[in-house]
Parts: sequence; structure tokens; C-alpha cells
Amino acid sequence: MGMARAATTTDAFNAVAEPRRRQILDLLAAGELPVNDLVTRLGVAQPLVSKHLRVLREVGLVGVRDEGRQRMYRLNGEPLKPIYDWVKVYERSWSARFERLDSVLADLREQELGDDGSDN
Amino acid sequence: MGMARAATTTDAFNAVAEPRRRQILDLLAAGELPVNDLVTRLGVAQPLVSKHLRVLREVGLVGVRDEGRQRMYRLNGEPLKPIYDWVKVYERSWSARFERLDSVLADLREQELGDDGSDN
DNA sequence: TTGACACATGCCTATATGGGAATATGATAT
DNA sequence: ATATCATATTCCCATATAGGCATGTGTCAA
Repeated sequence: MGMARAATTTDAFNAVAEPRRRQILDLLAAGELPVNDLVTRLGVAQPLVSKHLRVLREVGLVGVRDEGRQRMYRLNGEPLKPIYDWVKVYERSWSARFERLDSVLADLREQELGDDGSDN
Repeated sequence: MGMARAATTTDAFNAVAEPRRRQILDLLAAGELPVNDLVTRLGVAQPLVSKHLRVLREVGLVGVRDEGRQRMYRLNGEPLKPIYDWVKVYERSWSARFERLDSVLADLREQELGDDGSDN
């Protein structure tokens, strides 16, 4: 009764963990594209692209529109918002913008710990 | 010779696809913690926490320090930067901040398409 | 109708889990 | 030395892929 890794269709986090799917989204960011264009630009087999698109569709990251025999895929970035919101908080851990503030806070913390009441 | 999903230790994208690991990072964001504190706060089995910590360590998202019989884990957010950088670009697809600009661009595009040279 | 084109789906395999249970490792206290 | 506490590792299982290949489905042209 073991559990495996969560499905790629569980949420955007799992969906975009796959590099190929991020590439697809990057390509769609410039505008609608039919599957074949994605196949050409990615240089991978068509069924594979279709499968990745299915995953992206199931988490709502892309939408489709029928146009003749082609299917035009378009980006829908909204499901990425939870990722952005979550990761944004951690920006302070690498950005130089926060370095000064962090060092000040660290100093305050040290001062507090070392403060034994004496005024020296 | 089939390929499976990339290892969770491949990069931060795969590592944080697991909700439990995001929880761990969230807890460590407040400061160093020993494994047992994480076990208590997460309410999951200790071996499971240790395994998640291993994954996080392998992608560099946490560091460890030995303190007696405890192992103090600390956050290192830097590996999250690629995620932030990638997802940041898509903010325009959901944020209201960009809605006006986008609608202007859409109008321009339509105008261009519909422009047949007549001035009506 | 027949054929070509654009996609989607089904089947198969090797791989990588997340979690449970038991056990191993390491440090501290007695 | 021994018991105990704190973590890590190992073995196991069911599940979920990503990719390759073959095939099904739907649309348009001749």
C-alpha cells in the first residue's frame, strides 16, 4: 500500500517540474501555437508533446481552440500564481536587496542574546 | 529503456514539487530547527522527515550543523532563485497590474490585423 | 471514396518515488 | 558497559511517470 510521487496533474508545482513542459509554456508565452509548431521547435516526438500538453491542460496552464485540423494552444498563467506567491517569500534568502536588513536583524539578535543587563 | 520522471534531487523544481518539503522549508524559514521539532510540527513519521531532508540537502536547499546528538537544519533559499526567475515572467498573465497594458497591446494587434488601408 | 495531414491515445518498459516498518548509527547520560 | 535519546538508512510496495512505437480519430482536399 505504498504511495508514489504525486501525479503531475496534481498542481502546477508538479506540472512544471518537468523541463520540457516549462519549455512549452515559454514558447506559448509569445502567443498561440499549433501542436506541430511545438513539435518542430522542441525537436521531440509529436505524441510526447501531446502528452505534455495534456498534463498542462489538466492543471489549467494551457487552453485549446480548434482551428480546422489544427489545435491552437494558448498559455494560461494563472495556475502559476501559487508558485510565485510561495517562492517570492524566499527572495530575501538570496537577493542582495535584503542583505543589509538581514545583517541588521542578525546584529540585533546577537545583541539581545549577549545582553546580561550590564550597561557596558 | 524507458525514462521515468526526473529524480527529486535533480533540481529545486522537482524537490519542492512535494508539499511536505515546502512545509519543511517554511518551518525552517523562521530559523534553525532540529529534526525532532520538524517531526512534531509536521506530525509525520521521523524517517519520512529525514528522507525529505536528505532530498532538500542534495539540492542544497538546507544545510546541517551537528549540535550534540541533534542535527540542526537551516534554510538555504538560493536554489529557489531559478524558480523565482522563471515564474516571475508569467506574473503578467494573472496580475491586474498588467491588465491595462495587455489590453492596449491587444487593441493594437487587432487594429493592425483589421487595418486594410481605408480610413473608416 | 480515398488519401494526406494534424493530433490524441493506448500499450510497454525502466525508473523513481512517498510512506510504513524495522534496523543501524551516533552521542549522551548513568 | 549499558540504556536512552536523536537521526539516518534499508527493505518493501503500490503508484506514477517520460519516452518509444503503433494506432485511432477528425479534418480537409482531390
